[in-house]
Amino acid sequence: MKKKITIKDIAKVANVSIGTVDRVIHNRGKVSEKALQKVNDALKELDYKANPLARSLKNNVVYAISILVPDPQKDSYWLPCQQGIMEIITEYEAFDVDISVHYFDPSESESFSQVGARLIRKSPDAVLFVPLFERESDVLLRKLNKKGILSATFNSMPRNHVDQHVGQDLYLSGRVGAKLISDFLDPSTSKIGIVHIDEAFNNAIHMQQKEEGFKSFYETYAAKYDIFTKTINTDNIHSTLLDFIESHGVNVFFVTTSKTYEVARTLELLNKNGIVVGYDLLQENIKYLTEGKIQFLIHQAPRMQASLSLKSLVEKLLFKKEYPKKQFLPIEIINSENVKSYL
Amino acid sequence: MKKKITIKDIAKVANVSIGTVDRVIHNRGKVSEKALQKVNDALKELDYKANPLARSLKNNVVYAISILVPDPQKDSYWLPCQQGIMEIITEYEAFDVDISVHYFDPSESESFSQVGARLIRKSPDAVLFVPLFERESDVLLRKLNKKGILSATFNSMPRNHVDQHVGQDLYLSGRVGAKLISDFLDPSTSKIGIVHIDEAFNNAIHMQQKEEGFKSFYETYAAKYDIFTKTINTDNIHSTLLDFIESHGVNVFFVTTSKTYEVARTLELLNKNGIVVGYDLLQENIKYLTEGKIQFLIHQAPRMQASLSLKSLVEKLLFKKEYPKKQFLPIEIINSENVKSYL
DNA sequence: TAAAAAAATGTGTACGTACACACAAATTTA
DNA sequence: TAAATTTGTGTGTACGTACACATTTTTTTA
Repeated sequence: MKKKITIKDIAKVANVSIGTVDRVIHNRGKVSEKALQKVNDALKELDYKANPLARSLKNNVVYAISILVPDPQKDSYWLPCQQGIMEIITEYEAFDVDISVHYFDPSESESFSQVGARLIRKSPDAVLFVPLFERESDVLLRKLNKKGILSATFNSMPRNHVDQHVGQDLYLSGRVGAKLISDFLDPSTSKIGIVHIDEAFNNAIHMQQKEEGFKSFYETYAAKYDIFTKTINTDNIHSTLLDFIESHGVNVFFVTTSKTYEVARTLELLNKNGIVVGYDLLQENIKYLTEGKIQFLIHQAPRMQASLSLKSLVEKLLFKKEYPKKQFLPIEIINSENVKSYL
Repeated sequence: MKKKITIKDIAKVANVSIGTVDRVIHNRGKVSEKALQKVNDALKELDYKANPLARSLKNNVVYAISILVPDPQKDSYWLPCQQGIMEIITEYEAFDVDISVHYFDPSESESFSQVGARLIRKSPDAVLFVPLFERESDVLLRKLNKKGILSATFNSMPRNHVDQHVGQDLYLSGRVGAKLISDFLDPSTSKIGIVHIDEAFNNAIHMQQKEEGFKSFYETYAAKYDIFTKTINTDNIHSTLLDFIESHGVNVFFVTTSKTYEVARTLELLNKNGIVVGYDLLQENIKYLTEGKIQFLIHQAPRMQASLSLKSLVEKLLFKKEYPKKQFLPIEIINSENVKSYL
C-alpha cells in the first residue's frame, strides 16, 4: 500500500524543518543555497504532490462566483443550462464557494448590460456568462479584465479575451448537419433551405458559423445543389415560412436554432413531407423527432456546457486545478431512437 | 458573502461542546435527550453540511482499489478505457486512494479468473472489472460479495448483484443501428445482414442484446425485410464474410462489434458498395468512416465508461458520495463529420 | 447520605498545509 | 571583539472533523 508523501516526509529526508520545506515550495526566499538544494532533491526524489484537501482547508477564503445566463422562463432552451448549474452548486455546497445566479432577458440586450453591471459591482472572484450579445459582452469582458476578475463563457465565444470557454465547434456542427442531410438527397427533386429562426437576432454569430460550415460541405460534394437561406426573426414565423417553402419549392431543411419544430409544424400543416435537421432537445423538437417529422437533431448539450464551465471555474479557484482554456464538447447526433438515452 | 457552517457554530447555538455535536452527527449515543434535541434543532436551523475536505483529511486510511480490465495490447478497443483509468488515477493522485490496474487476456477466460483470484487475495476495498466472461465473472462477483468488497463493473453487466455499474443500453443501441440503417433501405434491393465478429465469443450477451434490439425495430416497421445473421469467431474472417455476402446477396450490414472495419474491408476487396453501420471509434473504423465506406459508427465511449465508473468508486470511498447504482451513458452516433469532435 | 457506577459532556490531539512569529546562525558595523 | 543587523531556520497555531480520553454530572447502590 502506497503511502502519501507529505511535507513532513520531505523535511525528514532533506534534514530540515517543515518550515523550510514550505518556503521552498512557495519560493518565498529566506532559504540557504544548501537547504534549497537538499529540499528540491527530496521533492523530486519522493515525487511530492501537495494534498489539495489540506491546502484548500487551510485557505479559508470564500470565493464568490457570479453567473449571468438567459432566463429559462423566457426561452426554455436555457432550462437544462440552469439544471446543470444547480447540479454543480449542490455538488460544491459544502466548499468555500458562494455561487449566485443572475438572469437576463435573452430578447433584450439592455437587460444583459444592466444585470451584468450590477453583479460586477460586488467584485466577485469570477464571472461566468453566456455572451449572447456581441457588443455588450465585449463591454462586460473589458470591465472584468480590467478589474482582474476571472472570466468564463459558454455556449458562444466572445471575440475578446476570456479566461475560460466551453462550447461547440459551430462550423463543424454545420458540416455535420450537411452530412446528415446528404444521405437523403436526390439531385432531381431535392431543394435545400437553411432556416435561421431567432426572436431577436441574438445568435447572429452562431447561425452564421453554422451556415458557413453547412455550405462548405457541399462545395466538396459531388452533386451541386442550390441552397436557399431564410432568416426569420418576427412573430409571424408561419406565414414567412410558408412563403419560403412555396416560393422555392424547398423540401429539405437545415434549421440552425432550437426552433426547429416550427419548420416541422409548418410542413405538417401543409401536409407535406420533408427532411428536417435542426438543433436541440426541446420537448417540441423531440415530439416531431419521434413522429419522424424531424430526421435528426444536433445536441448542443447546454446542460453539459453549463456544468462543465462552472465546474472548471470552481475547481480552478478551489484547487488551483488547470483546465484547457478552450474546451469543445463533441457534436452529438440524435435520432428517434437514441434520444431515449438522453432523457 | 455566505459563511460556511461548522460544528463549532452548531455547538455555540446549541450551547454544548463540539464533542456532543459530533456524537449527535455520528449518532454514537451518550447524549441526553435535551442535548440531542437542541443539537438537532441547531443542525436543521443552520442547515449544516459537513466539510468533505476536512472529513477526508482526518480520515487517514488509504483505500485500495483494484482494477481488472482486458489488456489493450491484445485488443486495441481497450486502449481508451486504459486512458480513462489513467486520467482518473492522475486526478486523484494526491488523495488517499491506491489504485492498481491489472490486465487479463480478453481471449482467455482462465486469464481473467487467474488475475481475478490473485488480486482478491490482497483484500482491496473495491474491485472494478469488465465482466467479459459470464461464468467467470459470476464466480468473482460471488467471492467479492462474500468478502464484503465493493464491486463495480462497466462495459457489460453481470447477472449477479454488483454494487455499481456503468454501461450502455445495448438493446436500445441495436435499435439505434436499425434506425440509422432504415434511412438507406430500399425494399426492392436491400438485404440486411447482422454480423457478429468476435475472436472468442466473449461478448455473447453484448451481441445478443444488440441483435434483439435491432430486430425489434423492424417488427414495428412498415416494410418487412429478411434479416440474415452471421457469427464469425475464427481467423479466416474474410472467407467467411465473403461467403456470407455472396450466398445471400447481403448489401446492408449491422456489425455488432468493434471489428466493423472487417466488413468494410471485405466490401472494398469485392469492389462492392454497401451500407455499413457498426461500433466504436477504432483507428481502422474511422478510416473507413471518413472514406464513406462505413456510414455510421455507434460510440460505446469506453473511455468515459471506464473513467466514470472509477470516479464513482473513488468518490464513494473518499467522500461517501452516492451515485446511482446503474449509470447508462447516452448512445452516441458518429458520422464522418462529427467524428472530428471526438478525437 | 456517602460511595460507587453509569451517563453525559468537554478537552485535546491529529490529519497536511500555510503562515506568523520566535529563535539561532552568519554577517556586518562600530 | 562586542553589539547590531541581516539572513536562515524552527516552532506553534489555525483550518474543520473525528475520535480517544479526561472530567463533570447524574443515577444507582450500600
